[in-house]
Amino acid sequence: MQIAAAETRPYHHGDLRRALVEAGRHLLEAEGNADISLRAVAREAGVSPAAPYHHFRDKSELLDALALEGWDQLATEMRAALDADGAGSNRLVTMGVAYVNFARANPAIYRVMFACSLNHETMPEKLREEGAYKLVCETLIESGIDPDDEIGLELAAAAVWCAAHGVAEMVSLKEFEPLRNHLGGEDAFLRAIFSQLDLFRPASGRRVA
Amino acid sequence: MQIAAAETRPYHHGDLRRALVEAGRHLLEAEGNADISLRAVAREAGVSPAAPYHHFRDKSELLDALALEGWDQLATEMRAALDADGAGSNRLVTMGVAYVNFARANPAIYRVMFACSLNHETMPEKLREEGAYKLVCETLIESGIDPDDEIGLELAAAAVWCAAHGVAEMVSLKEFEPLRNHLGGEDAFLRAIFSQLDLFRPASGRRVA
DNA sequence: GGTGCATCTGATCATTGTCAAGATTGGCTT
DNA sequence: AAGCCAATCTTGACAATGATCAGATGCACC
Repeated sequence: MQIAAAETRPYHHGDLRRALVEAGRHLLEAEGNADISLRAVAREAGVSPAAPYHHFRDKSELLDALALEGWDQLATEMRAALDADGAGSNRLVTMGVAYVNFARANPAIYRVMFACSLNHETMPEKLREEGAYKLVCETLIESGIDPDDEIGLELAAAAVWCAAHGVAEMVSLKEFEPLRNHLGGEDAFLRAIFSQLDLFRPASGRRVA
Repeated sequence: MQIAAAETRPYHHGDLRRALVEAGRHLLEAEGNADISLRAVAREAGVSPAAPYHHFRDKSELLDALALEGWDQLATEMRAALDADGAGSNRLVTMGVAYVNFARANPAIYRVMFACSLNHETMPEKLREEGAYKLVCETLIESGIDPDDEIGLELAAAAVWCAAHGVAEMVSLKEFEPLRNHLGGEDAFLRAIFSQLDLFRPASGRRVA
């Protein structure tokens, strides 16, 4: 299974850090489990169990790197969904569905993303500058939220993100089979759920409290 | 630190199963960490590391027991919040705030509750019969959802639960300090978030899709 | 060509989940 | 009341893991 068991395997791996991150993502995707073992990652990369410690202080630092890639990919997929979106549909819902679909497609990575942000307050801050959070704000403004009301925007973004995260986790934990079947497929089910939430509906006068 | 280091400690502990569960809850509450070690639980209960295996097949089965107690406590607190609720306020919001407050007050237990339900589909089923889910449905009906529309009710309950769970996790992971300060405290912040979601508002004609 | 230093290995330690054997004892049979 | 059975608990062990440390190795720079 060693993905990087290169031909002659020189003593100094070219870019072990990168190789470790890719091996980690490989393992996360292969077995849906988020409980990656550092030694397993090293094994997959074809190095000794102690090698990673020259590139990451901790196991959690490796997970952080994996999480960052996940956040990037999530933002990319959300943007793609918005770009491919027809003009008629509710863009907030489209974005929410893309968010949840990412979590469903990459459950282990999604879990790592949140398990890591738990320890590091800095990473969500970076998210705020560029990436998914920015996308959420833009789409909120575009759908009628007053861009000058900073508090209102922040509150709305928080609510939207909370809802999306909740749906993502619940949907990957519970079955919801009756609903899914009755509504005809995954996307319809997700759209229905999101449509229950006011922020995902066409704008109408909103209040902060 | 041994809580159950009783006086003479007879060879046969009276009810070790119960003692283990309480030791586990003790540990979960003490250190906010959900990564409880089975051996630590045994240590806290004053027995050998292998003793728990006569009462639980697995470590995960011990966690399941802890999770079940958590679900019970959650339902109790939600019910208490509803009972103590003034007539004027939005009862759905009150319930949601109680839900999130439980998660904030017992982060480790809350995490165990969801980590376990991941492996055992049976537990959520029991939840559906009695407990928090039932409470949600009742409050939804009482707040205007058509009780005869089974699908609509189920969908609404799913949406409410997803939102509450999302808020609970996000709020215990991120800071939200500006919002919290600006809105004046934790409860006001939570009520504001929930008020952004349509289902937590006074009923008006709702649609399923 | 030689040397410094980042990189990698091997060995090692503490901890963990889990299991197989034995010790202990409460309770049922007669 | 004597004795045995089975449930309970302990001891000891094994493999795997996260982490550290002393050396081996070899790239880059002088």
